[in-house]
Amino acid sequence: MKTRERIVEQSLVLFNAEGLPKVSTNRIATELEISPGNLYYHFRSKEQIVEWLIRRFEQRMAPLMDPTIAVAALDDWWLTLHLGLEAITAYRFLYRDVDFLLHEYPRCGARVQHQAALNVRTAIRQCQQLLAAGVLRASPTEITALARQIVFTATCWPTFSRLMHIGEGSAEGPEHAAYHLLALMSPYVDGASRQYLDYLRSKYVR
Amino acid sequence: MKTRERIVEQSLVLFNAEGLPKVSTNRIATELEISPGNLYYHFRSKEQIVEWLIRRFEQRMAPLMDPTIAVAALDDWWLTLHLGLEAITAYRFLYRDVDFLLHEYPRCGARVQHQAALNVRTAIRQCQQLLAAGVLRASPTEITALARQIVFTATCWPTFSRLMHIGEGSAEGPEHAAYHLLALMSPYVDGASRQYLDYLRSKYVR
DNA sequence: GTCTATATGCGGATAGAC
DNA sequence: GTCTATCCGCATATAGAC
Repeated sequence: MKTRERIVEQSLVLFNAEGLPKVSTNRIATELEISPGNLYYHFRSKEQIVEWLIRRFEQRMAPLMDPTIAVAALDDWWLTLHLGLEAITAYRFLYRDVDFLLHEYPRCGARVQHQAALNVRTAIRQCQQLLAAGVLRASPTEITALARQIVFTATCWPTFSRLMHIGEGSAEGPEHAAYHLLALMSPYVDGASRQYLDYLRSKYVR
Repeated sequence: MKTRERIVEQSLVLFNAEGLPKVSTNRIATELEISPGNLYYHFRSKEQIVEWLIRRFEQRMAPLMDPTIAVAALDDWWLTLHLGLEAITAYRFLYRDVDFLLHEYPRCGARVQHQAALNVRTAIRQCQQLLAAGVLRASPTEITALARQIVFTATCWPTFSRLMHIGEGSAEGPEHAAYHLLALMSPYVDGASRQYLDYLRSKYVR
């Protein structure tokens, strides 16, 4: 593997594990057993590493945002949502120190903001499709609020999870967020779909 | 006003406005037109300022956590919740950079964690009381999930709000969180109580 | 491409005069 | 109580040899 790729990969691991502000460029270099100067040969700045990671994140999210993909049943909805949740988990450092990212790396911050906006729009569209399919029962305002809450939970739950429990590992996986995402959706669904939702939820019980 | 008090007050303003990590002790001193040395005469460390602020926050939250206070109607519930929301807003810097607080000032982090745990327990108890009063219709698991989501929203929504919209002012007030808190509760309430909830919610429409 | 050495700046914190 | 001056350490980033 090329040094450049190794830097990106190792940065992602460290950023996710300890947070973007806590991981210095020196630290990344040391961990890879290369010199700081070498790292700066491949990347002009720390921000550039982050930009590269954001690019990869965007590429992973893009197919999930595709408006031509139809969501006709809870199954489709959950699959897409779960893939999104996994992507967010894989790049969770982006949502871990939102303020830092927004103020320290404005370019990166703007792109993450843009991605979040896309997520909300996608969530709204999917809910509307589920409404049209008769799976969901909700008013337009309820749908908007629900979609926002879904994205809110998908992106910010790990932070809350860290606040609730000291155990570091608890906030790593997408399971907690998944559970509460299903809980959010649950009241607006009934009949057979509701049973399917409850079944899904039972798989995430702690 | 004594210098010590001025330091605490100014720190709160700056922390809320720009975030705990971004505001240096030198900055606080400059803003107050005192010397850094003077600041360190009154507080041994930056952490001690934060600890003092947390103490004030805890004192403000304590009466709302009192288990002897009965919540018999949505009115009571909303009043308590709204007071809590205002307290959290007044000390929002505590939840703005959770990771930083947790890792940089472990003592402070532990106290905020403890407060969050209290909040959840209180939320659960209140929901159970509303259930007993016939205002709420929900299963035990739903109540636990709902209570968690309430605290999650009350504490983390401002972060998400900042992520969604560049306009700085949008995340300052408790209105957005209030709106979504009511939206969370809404599906589990019906009849006259539901109408009251919708009425409350209409007051927070953007 | 990779290294060593270093510039530069900032933040937290202390010493000692007044 | 308040000031000036300063120490220390760390983080980003660069210069120039190999």
